[in-house]
Amino acid sequence: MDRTEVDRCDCNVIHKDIVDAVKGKMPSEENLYDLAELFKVFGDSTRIKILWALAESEMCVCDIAALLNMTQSAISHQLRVLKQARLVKNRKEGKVVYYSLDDDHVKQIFSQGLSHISE
Amino acid sequence: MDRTEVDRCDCNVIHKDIVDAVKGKMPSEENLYDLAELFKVFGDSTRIKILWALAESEMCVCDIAALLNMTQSAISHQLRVLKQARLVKNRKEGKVVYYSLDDDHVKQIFSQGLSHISE
DNA sequence: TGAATAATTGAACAATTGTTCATATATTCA
DNA sequence: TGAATATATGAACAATTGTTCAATTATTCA
Repeated sequence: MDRTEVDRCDCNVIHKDIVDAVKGKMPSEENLYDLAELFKVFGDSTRIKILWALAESEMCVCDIAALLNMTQSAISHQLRVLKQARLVKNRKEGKVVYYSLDDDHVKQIFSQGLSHISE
Repeated sequence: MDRTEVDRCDCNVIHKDIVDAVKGKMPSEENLYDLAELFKVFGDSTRIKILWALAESEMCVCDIAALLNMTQSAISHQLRVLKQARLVKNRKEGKVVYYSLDDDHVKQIFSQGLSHISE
């Protein structure tokens, strides 16, 4: 590891080569941060439900609100988060805004997650 | 949708069949909650870094701390979270506790996440 | 135009989270 | 045994988060 950092225990000396090798293989700080930000979006059951619903069918805001038995406002706030993460897209038809999935990976990420849970 | 719930806009009437169909296909409330809890664990860059490091090599607590330039305590707290989520396991060798990945899906979930980010 | 509808937005609030600090536990070895 | 080391833990703190409420915007249609 960098000589600018303090060795905090003997392991750091003994395992120096292993730690150095791992450090060399780690993705960039930025990529790891973005990855965490993405999973943070999946880490809320309201958003998970919205994504799951949209995986079945395009829906408007008030339909999602009715489906999840929550307020339109709460759903709208969460749809904003999902859109910023480029996980959903929308189209406007008169007063009504229809949302749908904007990513092929969502279903696959869900599938891996479910596999882990049901182990 | 349930007649016990209030229709909050005309869409709920117009789209009734679609919403009903989606409702019928949704996984259980419990599964969706567990899925969100799992992704919540992935939704922190410290934990992402730890998982990524362990995907390369088994490591002890103080090595991870040195690698990420964080305190031993902070790492230990996060390893606890990861262990509760059954994402890492550990073995003790004297004073030293070695942690490693405990799940085959981690790398695949990462891979899907990265695909989305680099779109 | 003006009332009604669908959606968005911003502020506020409680609840949750990640780190730090101090302390406790477990193990080695002189 | 007692000092040193590696890890774990609990309390406390600031920071972040999700929902609610009230108000605003955009659109339809009578």
